[in-house]
Amino acid sequence: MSNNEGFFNKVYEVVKLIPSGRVTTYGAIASAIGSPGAGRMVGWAMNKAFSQPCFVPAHRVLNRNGQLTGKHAFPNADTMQELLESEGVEVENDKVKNFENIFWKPERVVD
DNA sequence: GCCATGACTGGGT
DNA sequence: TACCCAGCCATGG
Repeated sequence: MSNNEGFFNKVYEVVKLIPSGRVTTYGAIASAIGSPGAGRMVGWAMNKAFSQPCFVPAHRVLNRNGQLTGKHAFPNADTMQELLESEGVEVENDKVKNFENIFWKPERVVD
């Protein structure tokens, strides 16, 4: 289960595996699903994540710089930061503090 | 079926 | 250290 449903679905699965208070990068997810370099697609999938029936912690997905590059996809530009702070993630200037400290590496999805 | 775009990444200048 | 270019994969027109 949980695969062959499409590239986006794989992304959602990995993102949903992200523990609260932790964050990851698009490239990490892309590599986890076996499509390194498709980081752009991961971000795009996040946009559709809001259209998904299940909640996807897209706010826990940042770029390699730990910056909230996807905040614009949220209802409000501050929503992403609020969600992260709500989970104990310190955010400042649209960037996560001790990003490498809270970085969570997704496991490779079995295909 | 081809071209353009996108919440990325890494390397080079 | 900052900016630019090329590579990468998938979707939409």
